[in-house]
Amino acid sequence: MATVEAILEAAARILAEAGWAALNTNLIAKRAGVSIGSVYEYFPDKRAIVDEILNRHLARGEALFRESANDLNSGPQPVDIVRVLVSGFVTLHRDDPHLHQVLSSEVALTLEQKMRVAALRANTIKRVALALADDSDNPHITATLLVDTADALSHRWLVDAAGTPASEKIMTNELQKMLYAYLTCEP
Amino acid sequence: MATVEAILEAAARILAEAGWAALNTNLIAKRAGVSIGSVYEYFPDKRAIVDEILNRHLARGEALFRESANDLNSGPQPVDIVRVLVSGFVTLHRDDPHLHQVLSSEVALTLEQKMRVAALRANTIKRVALALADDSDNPHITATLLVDTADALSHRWLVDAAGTPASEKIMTNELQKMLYAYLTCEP
DNA sequence: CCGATTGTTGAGCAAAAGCTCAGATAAAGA
DNA sequence: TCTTTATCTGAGCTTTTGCTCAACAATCGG
Repeated sequence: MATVEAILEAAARILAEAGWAALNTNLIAKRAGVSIGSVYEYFPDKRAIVDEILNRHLARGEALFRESANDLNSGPQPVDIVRVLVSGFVTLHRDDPHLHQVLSSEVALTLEQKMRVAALRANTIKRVALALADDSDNPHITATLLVDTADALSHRWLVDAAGTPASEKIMTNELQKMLYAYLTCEP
Repeated sequence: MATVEAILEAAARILAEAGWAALNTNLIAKRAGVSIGSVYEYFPDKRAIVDEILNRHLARGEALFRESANDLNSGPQPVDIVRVLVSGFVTLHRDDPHLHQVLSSEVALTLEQKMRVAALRANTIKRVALALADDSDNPHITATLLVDTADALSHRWLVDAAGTPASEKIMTNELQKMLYAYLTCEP
């Protein structure tokens, strides 16, 4: 339904531009070009609108995970693992960074949403650990470090520090160097 | 003044236990054991209470930076740099993780507060880059990666994933191994 | 003991924001 | 065209909550 999409789009834009504190249902209706009554025709309450935005974000992450998992099928080398991981998280965080920033720093997740994020992280780690089985004597710990680092740093450079786009390429390249060194170098 | 401390403590506990959405001035007054009037005797508005909590957090970070900076004075080896960095961020994130979690994921910072965080990060990177001058051909980029990684990962394991304390030692040790490998290994 | 200053109280005001509902409008079918 | 069903409208109700202020202690110098 076009009305539903307009409402979600308006809410997402308000969040991205002005933050959670500025999000109210009357403003959402005005920006969406519908009346407040229509908003409550399709969403039971204000939180449900934000939940739908969050759910779509999570769904994109889950879809990207499934795609990237295929790239790790045919006995990948460390350099492949690192490349797939970093490019995956970079892709994820490049999509609407302002909205992503507000969602992750101002909006409190429900328990269910937290569990969904945790499950996605656990699956990613498990998949990477499997690919690492031959290269590490403790694949799960190694994979945890790789995944959390790729996630956190791509988040920091693409989402938090949205004002320095010039360094994106340099930093992601350096990130790959670090992860590769961790995987291949013996002390 | 004891009243001010009681108000700040009450507000911090509400934030840590129930989150930003549950924080209202009447509840703060009740938990602090004072009347709502006294709250407004010492703070101009609700936001000022949260600001004071945030300012104290930032001040602790800045103090820790000054202390740790001394440990990097006498021509430190890579292993020392990594140890000082990781233990510093771990110390910072171990202090009241629940409160820290809410502050970083639910409370929107003012522009001034964002700038203060950015300045602290920039100073830390600059200090580490100085210590790295002999070990890297691009100290600033290398330092950025070290600092952001140590910060983000200690945050993730001590603050976000507060439910898995058993792995703290293992993961911080592994983090040090990764940063050390990045600093010392040639591809 | 007295006045003055400082600190405390909590009922209640005012603004903000989530949400409702009776009626208007449009679409579909007979 | 008429009826019915589905959708939309927005004034305003209700609740929440940040905040005020007139009255009330408590402390203290003289």
